[in-house]
Amino acid sequence: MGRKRVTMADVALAAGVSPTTVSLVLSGRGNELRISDAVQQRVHAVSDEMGYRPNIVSIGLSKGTTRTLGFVSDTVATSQLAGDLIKGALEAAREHGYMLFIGETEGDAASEQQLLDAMLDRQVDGIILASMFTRLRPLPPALEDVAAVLLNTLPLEPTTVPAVVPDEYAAGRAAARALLDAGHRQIHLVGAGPEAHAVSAGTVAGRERLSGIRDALAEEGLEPASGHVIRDWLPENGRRAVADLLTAFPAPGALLCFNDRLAFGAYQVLQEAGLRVPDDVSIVSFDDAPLAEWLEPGLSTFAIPHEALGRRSVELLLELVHAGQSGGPVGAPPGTVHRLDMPFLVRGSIAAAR
Amino acid sequence: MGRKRVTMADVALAAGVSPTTVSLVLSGRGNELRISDAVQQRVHAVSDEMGYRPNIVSIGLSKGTTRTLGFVSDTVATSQLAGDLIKGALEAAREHGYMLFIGETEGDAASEQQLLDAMLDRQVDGIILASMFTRLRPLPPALEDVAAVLLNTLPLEPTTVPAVVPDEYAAGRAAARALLDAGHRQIHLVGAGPEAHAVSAGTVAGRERLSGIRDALAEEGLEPASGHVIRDWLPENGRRAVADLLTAFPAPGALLCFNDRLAFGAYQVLQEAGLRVPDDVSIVSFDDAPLAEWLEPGLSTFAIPHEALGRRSVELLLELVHAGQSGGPVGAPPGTVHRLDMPFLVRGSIAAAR
DNA sequence: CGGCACTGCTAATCCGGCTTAGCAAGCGCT
DNA sequence: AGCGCTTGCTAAGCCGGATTAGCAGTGCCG
Repeated sequence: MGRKRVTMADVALAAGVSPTTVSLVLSGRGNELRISDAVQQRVHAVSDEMGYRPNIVSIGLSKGTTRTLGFVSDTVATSQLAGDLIKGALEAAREHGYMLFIGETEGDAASEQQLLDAMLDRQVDGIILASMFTRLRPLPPALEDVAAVLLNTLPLEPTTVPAVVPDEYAAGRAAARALLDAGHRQIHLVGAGPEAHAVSAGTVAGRERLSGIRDALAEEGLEPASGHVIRDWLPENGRRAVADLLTAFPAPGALLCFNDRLAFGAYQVLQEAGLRVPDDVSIVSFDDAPLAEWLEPGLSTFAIPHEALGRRSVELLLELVHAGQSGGPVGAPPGTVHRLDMPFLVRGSIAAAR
Repeated sequence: MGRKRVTMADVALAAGVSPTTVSLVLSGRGNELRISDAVQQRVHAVSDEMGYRPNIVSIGLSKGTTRTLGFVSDTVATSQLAGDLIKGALEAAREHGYMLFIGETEGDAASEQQLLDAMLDRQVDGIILASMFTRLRPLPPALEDVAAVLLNTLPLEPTTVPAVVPDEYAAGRAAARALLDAGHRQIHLVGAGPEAHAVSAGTVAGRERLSGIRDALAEEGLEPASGHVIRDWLPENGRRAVADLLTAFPAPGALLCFNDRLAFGAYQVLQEAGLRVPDDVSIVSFDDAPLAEWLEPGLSTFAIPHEALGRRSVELLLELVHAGQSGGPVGAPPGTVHRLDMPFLVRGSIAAAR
């Protein structure tokens, strides 16, 4: 510990040339600036032998770019579902030679400001502002001076900052479609509905899923057979809702649960009531929590494409960064909302209607 | 986007003093270097008004310290359980004014080397090398030149680098103790055992849990009633193991599962077999996955203290960093292994033996 | 045989802050 | 008047690399 790093000056000394020459050779401008092949080879050899690595901090100081991005989320890093969000971002960043600062605000505006400042102080090239669950939020003013992308978040007011979100509406449509295709006509919602906009406040995902579901049903001239607005989508609330449902509809043919934890609660209550999945009750859900795979039978669910979301947000951000540095063009117009497909994982929880 | 940052020179110009003076005043050395109160106040006022923030990159260049740490893991960021590991690290870092680079190696040595280099190139002050599950590993040579801490990982050979791990042995003892105290004498192991060292290779946690369990039983003159070595601790394997168990022991009084996913499999099979938790079968487990809380009845389990592990590793690392910078002393001797308590979360899965 | 272009390399400057040495003005003392 | 001390501030150099202007040496040409 504490052994000194090899600097360009060290290499220059060992190779018997000036630091300028080393810089030119290693940056590939040797031919352009007419450094002889002999010297170029010597510099490369000495540099490799000494294990020279350029100090990115120094480059950051003079060029103003650090090959570093900031990833600020409310609680995304700690969420059960969303580790893959970071994983996708991390991978995409590394593929482009960038590193990621990660920060969590816990939803606190002061923390957020502090975190953004800390990242800006470290000269990050761009910032991803992420949320654990899709939501609307105002854009912090600190983001005006830097390339930025919203992840799993939509801006409260129109802005030039692009956003990346899952396509919840399409998933809602497809979920209803899957049950309709299996011949179900009586579809009960667990978590929201049955009327339009009957969703607990603040959940963009719920609203869009419901909207997609209702539109798909409407195309067949149908309405949801029933629905329950639930504030927190937890197993115990799913249990309660489905228990209630069974008193009114002792044999519901199909359940559309607004997430996997609710579906888990449904499984528990159905099993206790002697109803079998999928023979008696078909179930479709959203999120693809790990749980979904562990249930018996496996739960068919629309996955939030966390890894793809993280990856895409980094790629968009890097596009912005490079465009900003070179003055070049950006692919999509400013403020574009990118909606990513939610893959349908078909497991054993759907059967044909009887 | 692109508005220029305020530099110290800007502040100096606006305040009508030299950059040196601004530096002295803002670093608190104004009195020491005899800057008049009037000038000091003016500098502070102008600096605040202009929203000046020092460029940490620049400081990093001259002082060699960036107030930044690296967090390199195999797959910890994406693991279901271990988001809290990062959360604890993130919080502790922020409390000390440090930021964290996060990187994932996916267990690949080349990726790891690349990631460590990328962090070292960015002049991190220290590095945490973490693992998703407790394991033994050799120390990469790149860590010799920098302050480092192992997290959830033990060095293969003696080293000066400290490590932070959960105290699995103590948890194993306490788990057995909890069942013994409830009067159980026939304790079946799901996931390992019954003999000493009967654990699938490479899992330090399993070995230490088993060791603690066997020691606690031995103190009462007991041995595990049965055991199953299981390679992957997944629900389906838990189901299979407990189904097998029930053919040999139709009424097992107590199950000690080596993690919560195995316990989940046990719940499923027991319920199908008409056995009730905890009235017919008591269950204790390890990990405190979110699942444990959602089961009916709730699963009593020993939590991996992820947040505390992350937090402690950062605190240890900062101790090393500061000791290295000031030449000062470190709390614990080099190479100390810090074992953190695994809290016992008592839910509804234990009843008195009949 | 002087002027010019070309070759091959280096000195100097900058990025933004920290650090150390040192300068000018004012004052008291002998 | 001359010396030294204190007060209040600044110039200059450094960290490690990128960039640009420019400097010797050589060969060619008129």
